[in-house]
Amino acid sequence: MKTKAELPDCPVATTVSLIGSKWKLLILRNLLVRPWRFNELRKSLDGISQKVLTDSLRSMEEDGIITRTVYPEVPPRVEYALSDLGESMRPIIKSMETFGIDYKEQFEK
Amino acid sequence: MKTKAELPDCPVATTVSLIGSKWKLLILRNLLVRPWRFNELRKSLDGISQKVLTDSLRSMEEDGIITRTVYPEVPPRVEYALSDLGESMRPIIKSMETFGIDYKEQFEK
DNA sequence: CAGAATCCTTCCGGATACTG
DNA sequence: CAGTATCCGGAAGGATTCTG
Repeated sequence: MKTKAELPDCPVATTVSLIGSKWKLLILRNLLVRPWRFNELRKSLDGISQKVLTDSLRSMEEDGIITRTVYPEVPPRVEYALSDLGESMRPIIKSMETFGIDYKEQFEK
Repeated sequence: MKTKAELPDCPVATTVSLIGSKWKLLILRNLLVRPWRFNELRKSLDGISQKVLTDSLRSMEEDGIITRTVYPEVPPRVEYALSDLGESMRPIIKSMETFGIDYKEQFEK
């Protein structure tokens, strides 16, 4: 869990501390499109375990990047969506996407 | 070590596989300013071990992100610099920097 | 100076079982 | 459906020593 005191001086390091993990970045990539349900995310993230997905979502929620909405239905429905702060991460994912496309073009030919 | 066969379909996932670790992103941040020497990098990256720095630099070199130049002097001098491919990652770090600044503004007040 | 080589520890993430 | 609760192995990373 992040606290103000733990925030590194360098803004790049701060960002890394929030989304410097593989799965968080891929979750973010998904949520930038639309809100997702728990099992929906799990199926789309090939290889992720349920525990890691839960931990990642909780952590991102604590950091104010995503929101978690429980709809009191049976069976329960839980939707994960981006907060305004998470939405402001769009340029990061976009620049990663652009780079990834260029990289594959260069090395797959 | 990355091979073409291991490249994920999603360009974001591809990028994550290259620089999805804390230290690689911070090394990249430094090298975007100018070339750095080994011990210079080590001192600037608070808490990194020599082994992890070596491993990270080797991995980034293999992936074509950075170059390693040995100057045959005594004592030896080794300089790490960005390749063109690494340079093309600048927008990623820039967007992370921008986000980090906004984030700290929001939570430190 | 810029590492290579070891050894050792931590802890992240996977697997499994259970539940409101 | 969307989790919680354990248990566990392996790989990442830290500490130390040695060297061209």
